[in-house]
Amino acid sequence: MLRISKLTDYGTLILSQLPVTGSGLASAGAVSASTRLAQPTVSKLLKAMVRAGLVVSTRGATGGYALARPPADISAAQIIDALEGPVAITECSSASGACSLESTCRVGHAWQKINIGIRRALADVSLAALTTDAEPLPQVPNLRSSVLGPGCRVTSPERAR
Amino acid sequence: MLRISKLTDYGTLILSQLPVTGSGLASAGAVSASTRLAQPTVSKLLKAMVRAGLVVSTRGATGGYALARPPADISAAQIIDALEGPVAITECSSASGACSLESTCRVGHAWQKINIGIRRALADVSLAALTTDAEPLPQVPNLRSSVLGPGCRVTSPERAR
DNA sequence: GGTATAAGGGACTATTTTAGTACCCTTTGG
DNA sequence: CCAAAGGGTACTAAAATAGTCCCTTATACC
Repeated sequence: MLRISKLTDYGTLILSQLPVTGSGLASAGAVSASTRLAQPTVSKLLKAMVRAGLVVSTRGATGGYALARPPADISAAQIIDALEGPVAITECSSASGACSLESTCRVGHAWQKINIGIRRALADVSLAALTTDAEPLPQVPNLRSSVLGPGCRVTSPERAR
Repeated sequence: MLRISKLTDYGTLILSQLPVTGSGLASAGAVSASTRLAQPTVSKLLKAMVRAGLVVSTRGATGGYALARPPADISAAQIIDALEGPVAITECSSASGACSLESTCRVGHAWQKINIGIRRALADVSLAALTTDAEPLPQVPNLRSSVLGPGCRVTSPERAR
């Protein structure tokens, strides 16, 4: 229903737990602990975000991950691009010319306008804005599904290893 | 990758083929023929859009479908709502209070801002805008996949029955 | 140097969602 | 009363997502 995948949601959560370059490193295991996501999943996502340039990594015994730049300089669009590939609201909207011959494509064509609008909206929201809640919620960590209301499926379930 | 489903794309195509109320009816079979979508699929989508109030139907031997109102008064958001349920960019963004207790939800919360922006963008685009191409493409119907370039998967394939 | 720890990369499996089909019922014009 | 058309539901198949595992490479510390 026009939603981002769970992995992208997890990715944002992970990013929110990372230090910025220079101020230390967090290992995949540490991130896994603080997010309560399974470590293989955390590793997978961190790898992808390193490849996309959002995160920097250091290998070896005391290695780990850090944000490549401050949260204000990372946009929602970049996160989605890193984890889901480029936004394209219809299958055709990433391609260009060849479809002009296909009559039914006249419709798909128009979705591109919407696509551009959505991309702009996503580019305007930074990681900092995503993680800083206007209304700071009462912090009651370590409660789980028992307290979640119906219709509110947990955004980061999967089992805490 | 943050895209609408194929069915929604088909739905838009189908809507573009329907007469407005008062100016006649089109049967599911006729729409199937003009869109080259399989009839069961067309029927399924039309039923859903009737339920959502976008389309009106007449039963019986000479029955059929028509748009409930002019294309300018049908928005992209309404089409998506009818065929995919309400837009909710994360699983939690359709729920409200209960998640406040879940610490990890702090992030998901923020996607709602994006969600609102996207919804607004979708509400601002009408079916008329979606189907009227600014640059009228050379109309060469009945050509199929042979002429489509790579990377441009047809938006309404499925077989012509 | 050897070993423990941590990231890198790829392949594989399972699950969930989406797409497509089929069946049977109700309505209605000729 | 029968043929054509919509209404509803349930089922099947295919594809995309999510999650796991295994092995390789790099680095710190003993």
